[in-house]
Amino acid sequence: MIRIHNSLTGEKQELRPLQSGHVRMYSCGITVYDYFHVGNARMLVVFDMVSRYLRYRRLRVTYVRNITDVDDKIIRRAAEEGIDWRALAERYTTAMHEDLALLGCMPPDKEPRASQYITEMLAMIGQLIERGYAYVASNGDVMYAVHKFEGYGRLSGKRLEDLRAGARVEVDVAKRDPLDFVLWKSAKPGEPSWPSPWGAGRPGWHIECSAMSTHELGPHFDIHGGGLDLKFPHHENEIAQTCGATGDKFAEIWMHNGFLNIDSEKMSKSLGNFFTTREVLKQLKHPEVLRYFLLSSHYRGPINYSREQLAQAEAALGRLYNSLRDLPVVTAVTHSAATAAFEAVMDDDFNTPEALAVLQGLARAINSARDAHELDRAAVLAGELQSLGAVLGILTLGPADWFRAGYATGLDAAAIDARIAARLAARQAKDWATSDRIRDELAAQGVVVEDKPGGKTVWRRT
RNA sequence: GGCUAGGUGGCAGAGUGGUCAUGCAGCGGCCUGCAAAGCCGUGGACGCCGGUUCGAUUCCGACCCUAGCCUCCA
Repeated sequence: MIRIHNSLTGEKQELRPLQSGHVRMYSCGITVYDYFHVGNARMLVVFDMVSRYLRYRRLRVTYVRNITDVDDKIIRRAAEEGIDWRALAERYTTAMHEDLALLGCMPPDKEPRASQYITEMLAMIGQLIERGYAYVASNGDVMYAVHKFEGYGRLSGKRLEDLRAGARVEVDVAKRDPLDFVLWKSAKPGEPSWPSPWGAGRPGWHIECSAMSTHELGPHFDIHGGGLDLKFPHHENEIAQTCGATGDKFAEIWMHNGFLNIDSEKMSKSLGNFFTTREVLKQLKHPEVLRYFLLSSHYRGPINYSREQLAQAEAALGRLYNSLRDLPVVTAVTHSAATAAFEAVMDDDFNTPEALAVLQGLARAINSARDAHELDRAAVLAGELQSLGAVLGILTLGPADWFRAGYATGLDAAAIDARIAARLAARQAKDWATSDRIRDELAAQGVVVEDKPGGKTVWRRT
């Protein structure tokens, strides 16, 4: 039984797919106006992990993650660079796919782009007007009349009067209520626009996700996810739109991942305190380090980004890889106590920190077996460790590749092997001074030398 | 101001009404020419004040502090 914390109720509930054995999930993807930052990466990794785990649990999963490619920011950026907005969106979509592949995120089953769903959006807006939820404002924009939707505020736990009291939105005379939001913006000069029954214009942000999710997954599906910052108003608005237009229930379970903070402050583009995933990955031994770091705290809590944390993640991940070294590959799937423990903690709202603890325990069991010269048992456990790691999207490399991956040191493998050979000769002559000097020199260049039993010497990059 | 999360050992981070998280770092031992890696062992924690309880880090209440949302944001 898989239990998931539902933001809608504030409680964990059992996942019962609406269609037997088939989980339909949607997450709000990113707006492609720049390289995505590490906070975005967290959301992408979290929901990739969720879809991977559900599949591992033998559920069929249809995962839809949209791309917002029509948006104020894209239009502004494109204007700044003097290029077409489509070209800008295309550039960062390509970059996003490259970075996602490095992060080990599986492609979603569907990746709809907002610009290709204008027809569906217009249909939905039409339904909303027809049902009395939306109106054409004095400036030609189509607005959603928030007070018409009874459940408005349920997801975010807000009441309309509280929202109005704390409203910081500037007074827009075209709105009948300051909380109303735009479904369709009438065309401005120099901006992209599409024809519509209400005049040329372009969609508001919120309607995009409602139209895409409804079109791809239907008006009632299992899981809707996204970052905590989308809970209000974006997801609240999505509910108002989809439920208002379709009269159906929309998502059963809402999942929100916590923020990635930097110096205990939310990382965001608007605060300017962000690192792009692209630049961070360049500084790491391997992208899996970032993935391990992102999964090392529970998805709902905050996580603080720092170089020290990444270093700890690298050490922890390295420990897992170290346990896998020099063991025969076993492909047979085993079902030990560790697998049961892994499933138990993951079933309970995707407790990845506990799951990683299980993997660490498995690593220790492997090392103990190895010490006891029980290599067959160690190999079986190693196969289990690797297959459980794969569920989380880690341990996908061969251990040798992991240890030879690393920071540029100016030394290639052949050069290192030559130094190792020289050191081995010195060791055989018991010339410890020379041996240690070579070891120190290699260490200074990021290469750690380890002497193994039987006169074997191995190396790894730090 | 309203609403929502959270405050755990040197660092990070789970969890639980009464024996274990886990990783990194530390300490002792084994192994090693010395290391590294590994193994074995080990110290150290639950913001503050009350309450419930045989017993609370875990439940309840007040307080302090932090973050987030209430405006675009994963």
